Amino acid sequence: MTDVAGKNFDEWLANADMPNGKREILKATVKLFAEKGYQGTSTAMIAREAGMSEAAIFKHFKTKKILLHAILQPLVQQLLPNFGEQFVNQVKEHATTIDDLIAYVVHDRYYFLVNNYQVGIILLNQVLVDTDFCDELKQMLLPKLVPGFEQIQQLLDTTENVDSKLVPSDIGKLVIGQFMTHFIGQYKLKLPPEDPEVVINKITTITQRAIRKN
Amino acid sequence: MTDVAGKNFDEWLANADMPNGKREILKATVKLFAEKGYQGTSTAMIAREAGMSEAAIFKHFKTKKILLHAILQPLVQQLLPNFGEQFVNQVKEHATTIDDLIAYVVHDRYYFLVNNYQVGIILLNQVLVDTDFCDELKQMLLPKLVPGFEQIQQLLDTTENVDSKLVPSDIGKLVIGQFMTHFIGQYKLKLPPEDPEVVINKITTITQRAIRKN
DNA sequence: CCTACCGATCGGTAGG
DNA sequence: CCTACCGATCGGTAGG
Repeated sequence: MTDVAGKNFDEWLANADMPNGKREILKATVKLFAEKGYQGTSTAMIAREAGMSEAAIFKHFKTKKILLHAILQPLVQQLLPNFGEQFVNQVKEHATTIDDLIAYVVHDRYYFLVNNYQVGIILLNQVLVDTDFCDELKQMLLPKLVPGFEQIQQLLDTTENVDSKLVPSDIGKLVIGQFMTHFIGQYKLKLPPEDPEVVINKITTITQRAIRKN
Repeated sequence: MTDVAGKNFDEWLANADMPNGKREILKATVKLFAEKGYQGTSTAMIAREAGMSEAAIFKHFKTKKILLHAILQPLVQQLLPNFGEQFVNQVKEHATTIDDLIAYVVHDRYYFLVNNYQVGIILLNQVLVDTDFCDELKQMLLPKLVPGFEQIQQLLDTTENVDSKLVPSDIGKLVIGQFMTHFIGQYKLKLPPEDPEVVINKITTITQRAIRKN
């Protein structure tokens, strides 16, 4: 449980092979998209935030939409799949229990979202307002989720006292839902800050108890 | 458990005392805001959807922002507080157990969101992109939630085998999170339709088990 | 003088 | 990386 969350967006950005100007544009864009949304951000705002002209932005990114995809691509195509492999290996190699797996995933994804909450907010926002993006996202993520779900199902099948009505996607939705309310509460509604380890512990135990039969 | 969800937006709209044109504008606006977001919807789109001119819209609503508030106001100011009173009365009068309360609230709010999911999506969207709206929302909702939370805390204190680390807001976040993943999955990601009673049952039992001590 | 609306166009700004 | 612009569309308003 030492490898927390793998790569994050800032790290990916710092190490990516690109001109510094392009990097600054992406940094400014992530900040503004997460704060005001894609539609609520103008290229003029991005230019001001990045300290350059609008023309300089369109030099690197032909359209605003391409800029959006450049931000979401590393999240959707690299970071989630990396997790998928880690995840399957974690199950296969260590033959952990379902409770250990839940503890690992919650811990791992919590710190992943702490490091990538801006891009996560942008993703959620886009899901809410862009039908085409939803379709693309489904086509990209669903195949990647299948192996993980199969592993979870096997673990559920070989565990005592499991609620047989629950399928892996239910557990996924449960964890994602708790992350959404937590991070929206913290970063958007500015609710009183909570201690990370306490939050991780609560989400973990809640999820572990949720799968048990009465 | 017969009174499902009280008023919904369509019902409120149909019975509200206003010119028919104004009603049509609100109906069209809710549809488009829920589909494309506030920023992604132009007054021209609303006019086309409502079958009238843009000037007719501005006759009734001076600005697009006022149109947004006219939609969210009944949700935030009337519908949630109605629930708050119902909720406290449910606890006080019937002296229900915490499990009964969870079952009632999940059932009630599920059908509430089925009837009001469009306005709910608009609200969530606005939380993600509008900082000022978040502040207003907090100031309006937090005071309304306090009595309900106090009732829950009392029930938790007088119930056996309760996880003492959990506070009422944790339970609220847990339920809201499950609703968010469910309704976003159904209406935005277009995941395979699920049977309402099965979903209600899953969310209810998960929440009931989540509050128990190990 | 009211309502419910229209066709046309305003000053500014969007993405490019 | 800049100045100087474009076709179009934005939210909002004019007279009737």
